[in-house]
Amino acid sequence: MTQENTAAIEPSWLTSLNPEQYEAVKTTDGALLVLSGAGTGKTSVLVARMAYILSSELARPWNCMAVTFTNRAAKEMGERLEAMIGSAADDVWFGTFHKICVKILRRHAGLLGFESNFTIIDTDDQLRLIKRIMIEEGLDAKEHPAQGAHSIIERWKDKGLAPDKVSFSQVSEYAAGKTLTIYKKYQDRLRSINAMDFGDLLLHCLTLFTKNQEVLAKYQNQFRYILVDEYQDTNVSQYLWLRLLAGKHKNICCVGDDDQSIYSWRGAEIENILRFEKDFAGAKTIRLERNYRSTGHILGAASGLISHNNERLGKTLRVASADVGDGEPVQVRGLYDAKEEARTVINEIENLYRTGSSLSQIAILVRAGFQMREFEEKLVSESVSYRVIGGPRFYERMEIRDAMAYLRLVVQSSDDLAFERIINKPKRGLGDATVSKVRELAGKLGFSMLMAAERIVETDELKPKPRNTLRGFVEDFSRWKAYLDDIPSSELVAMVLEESGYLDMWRKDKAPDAAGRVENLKELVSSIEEKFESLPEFLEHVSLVMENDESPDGDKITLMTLHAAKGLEFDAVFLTGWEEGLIPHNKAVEENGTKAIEEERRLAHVGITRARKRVFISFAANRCIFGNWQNSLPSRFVEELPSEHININSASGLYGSSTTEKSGTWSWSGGGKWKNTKTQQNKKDIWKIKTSKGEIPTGSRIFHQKFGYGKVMEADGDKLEIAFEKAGRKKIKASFVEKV
DNA sequence: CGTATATATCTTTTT
DNA sequence: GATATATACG
Repeated sequence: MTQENTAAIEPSWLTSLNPEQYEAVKTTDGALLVLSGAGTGKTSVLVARMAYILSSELARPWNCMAVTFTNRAAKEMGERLEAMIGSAADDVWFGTFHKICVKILRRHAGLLGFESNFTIIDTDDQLRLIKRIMIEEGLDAKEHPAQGAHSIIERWKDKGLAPDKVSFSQVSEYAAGKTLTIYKKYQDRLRSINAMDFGDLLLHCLTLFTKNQEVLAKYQNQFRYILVDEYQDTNVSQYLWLRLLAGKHKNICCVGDDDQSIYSWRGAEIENILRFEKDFAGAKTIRLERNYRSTGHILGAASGLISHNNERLGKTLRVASADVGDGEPVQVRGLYDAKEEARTVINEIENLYRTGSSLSQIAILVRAGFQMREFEEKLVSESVSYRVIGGPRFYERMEIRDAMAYLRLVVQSSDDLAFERIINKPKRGLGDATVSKVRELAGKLGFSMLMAAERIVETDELKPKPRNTLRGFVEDFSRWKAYLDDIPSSELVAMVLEESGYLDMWRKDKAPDAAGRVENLKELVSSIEEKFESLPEFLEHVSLVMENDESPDGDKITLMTLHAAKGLEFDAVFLTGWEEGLIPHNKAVEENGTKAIEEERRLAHVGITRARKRVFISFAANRCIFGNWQNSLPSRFVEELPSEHININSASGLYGSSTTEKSGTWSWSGGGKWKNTKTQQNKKDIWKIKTSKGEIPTGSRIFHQKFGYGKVMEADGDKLEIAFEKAGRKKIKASFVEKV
């Protein structure tokens, strides 16, 4: 077969690739690392590679696996592949690590001592359980917060360490050295309630493979080609899992960028990607460095910054096409405080908008969530429409989690966590005393709490009042269970929420957000109606797909954290709060030293490389954090930007910054310094007066953090009745709203 | 058992 | 400054 022949029949998705991309697609045998810098067409390569493998019949669809970190990425890949090769794409194993593990675990749950309908619990439940165990171990919850033990256990799980694998040297001093005991008990308890946490999904899968050779062999034979996205974000567990699965055919292709590794605090090990060539014998590395996204100045600034890192494989982004040019230098601006930063950024955005930019192509990126408030306030007062990515998520809301607990208990009586969560919601008069007695009996009999409750109501253990209430509670559940296979799940859910009194609890609640919660519960019911056949299927979806895929409706600015921005791109990007202590973040540096600085630098690098045409970097001399004012210096990353790619544009004047090209050091002019405590105090007082003073007469237009704009209809002291434009009429304290 | 006040805590958060 | 928990009281 000659080159000409092949070329002649090659489809456009192959011929449109550049030489490196093409090579990455065609190198199908053995281990391959595709080091793909930001904006170098990584997804196209992944999809083209899969399409190539399938269309040249190297393997059947079910012999291929493509594993990602987000459902969004998996979905995009699947859709693009289907567009290329049609319905054959349906049988490829697409999904997140967790999703694929669940698929495997459900088939073999028995081998691990679980039932195949195990529940997947989230952080909230994990903490409850760990806390409970710590109390049983006689540890004071105040002295040893459950979070501490939780994060140690999580890290063990990330490293692929089951309790019996944790070596003595890894046992920390935390919780009086009892963390390993806690870990063991925690795992036992999870098994007894037939539940797994996120870490377990990988950990148990690993155990399954190592203890059952025939199961491992089955999957090793099945997966002839394995594709991994965002390899720099894998943890040890995931790495071991991949190695096992690729053990037979050894065709594993990992795509990633060491310069975009920003999740070490979640257990990701950048070493995995740095070590790739040693881990997989005969591995090949292909670098994608042609950037199709940004201008020369933006790439120059990003490259210059990231070159300060030592722990990296090294690659240099360059503009893919000569037509792009250098564009505008990166704008750097020092401001007085966060208010002025917000004002300046939004002014700049208004300029862009006037010169024809679309708002949807503009993003404001922050390091930490608290920075968002300032921008939101300003955006609202200027009536610029915006959306926040990564805000509070639908399934994490209290009312949704409560509703889910009801459903979990209907599906699985053994779910004690769900039982404890809703036993007294709404208030039934079943408090700690009753719950303890049920829990005690459950422990004694080895029953679930719901089963123990069924028993205890037949005894005189409880006083008549709680006994009867509990009997009603138990009967409710057996009634709902009986309906499980008979009526559509959305109807059952509606029935449970209604009959349990949970919905009524919120309907009667006078709190301003109660109405919204009722709405959310209704939305929950209708989303089940639309999308899901069975209740268990729905429960699994919720635990695995925590994201809310907001449709990008309307022309809006995007506001989000740097972490949330990874993988996205915009024409113009505003990188805010570039101050020492914020980026690099103090807390990160305290915990992890130099390693953290490098990760923070990568975070900054991710931020810059989101932009196609324009980057604005800003920093403020003064910032109010947790209620007190702090003054700070510009981030070291500002100084690390190569001067030929940036343009320092600080307002010359009282509060601006000045820089000397020669020395390259920054200093604040007099007015920017706030060393004097008296001045700080004054500043605070002024702020207080401003917020408490505002008298709001009826008829005025106001703004509320949660409900948006509204009109004051009636005033009763500090309580206002407000007709919101979107959220309806609500009674709100005057201090919660702002006059506009 | 439920409610009202006090106090600690506050980085990021793909699943 | 705002929020979620822990304690004291009714």
